[in-house]
Amino acid sequence: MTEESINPEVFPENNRGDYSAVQQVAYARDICDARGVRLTHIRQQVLALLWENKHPSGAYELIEALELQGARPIAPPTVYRALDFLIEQGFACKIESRNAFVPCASPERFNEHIFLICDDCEAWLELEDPQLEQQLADEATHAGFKPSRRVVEVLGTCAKCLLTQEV
Amino acid sequence: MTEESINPEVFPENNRGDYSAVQQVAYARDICDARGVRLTHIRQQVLALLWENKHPSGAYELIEALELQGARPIAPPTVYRALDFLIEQGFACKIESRNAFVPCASPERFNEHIFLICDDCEAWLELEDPQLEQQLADEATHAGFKPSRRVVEVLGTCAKCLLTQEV
DNA sequence: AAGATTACGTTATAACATAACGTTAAAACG
DNA sequence: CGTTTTAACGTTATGTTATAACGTAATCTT
Repeated sequence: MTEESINPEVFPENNRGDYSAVQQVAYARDICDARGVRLTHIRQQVLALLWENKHPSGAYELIEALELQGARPIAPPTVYRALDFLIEQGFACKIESRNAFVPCASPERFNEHIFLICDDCEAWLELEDPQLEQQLADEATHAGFKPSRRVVEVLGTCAKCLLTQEV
Repeated sequence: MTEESINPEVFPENNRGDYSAVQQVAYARDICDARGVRLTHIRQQVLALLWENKHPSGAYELIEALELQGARPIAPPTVYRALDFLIEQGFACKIESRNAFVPCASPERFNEHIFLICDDCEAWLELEDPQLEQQLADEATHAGFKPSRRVVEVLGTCAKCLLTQEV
């Protein structure tokens, strides 16, 4: 445990977005320790970048940012492998409709996210809705289908941008 | 109206998947006529291919198929433009988690689809669920968000493949 | 310390998508 | 009916996203 460690209990539910990238990485580190998996340097860097960016990050955007930090050329597989790990562990999600990646506020729950993504400012919001989850699961069951992953993305305009563009 | 035209009323609700690609194209032609838009040759070809394929079609897969049909080289923009049209008109949808395209059984309703996609055999199923739609809309409204498009995709294993792989 | 495993570096290339611009074909209009 | 306008398409080039394959280094296991 490090000085920056954060007790998971401390996070108000669904509100981890209020913490800094550094804190988020520390939180992830604790979980990884507990799970016996390795949050290596590059994985930390990528996770921190995801939290720092206020919009979904493209893989090549992450590469550029990493190169600025380290002054060494970073090849795509490096960053895609880090992303794969972060997604497996629930620390990140891919926004399929954007081919971009966001950090994930609830690494305990896999695939139970709804994302609202603003077409205008690229802001995104992560929601959970157990009822909607249940309903999707029911739909699947009814079709004899065994779900492994769900993608639920709502694209549109966020509250802030609606105010601005009101004509 | 052509011989192959199909009266929309004839389709049992949500069951148009039972008709042939040719019939689907004829149906789309009628709708396009009514809407005053043009279902050109290449658009028809692409729509027919989408219906013929039993899995989501990649754009480059469509290109290859078109080249086999016409013996002329087809460049990507040609097929992407046709797909854009079909999507605009509700005759096709993009499966974002696959970067692939499927024909759409209910061109009247935009963005109100749920897709179940089998990881194993690539079969897909298109569903509608007004209640789930409503719930998603409510979530968005609650966040002050104005949705324009929804992506709901459930990945997993279909009933058929579950039987086969049961170990 | 030796062997096994996991992560990473590196090169190359595959797969997906669009910009830009010229040409053809169809629709609209007087 | 021919001219204008617009929509669709052809073509070339290029941009963007993602992965295969293979070697090296670091870490874990015993």
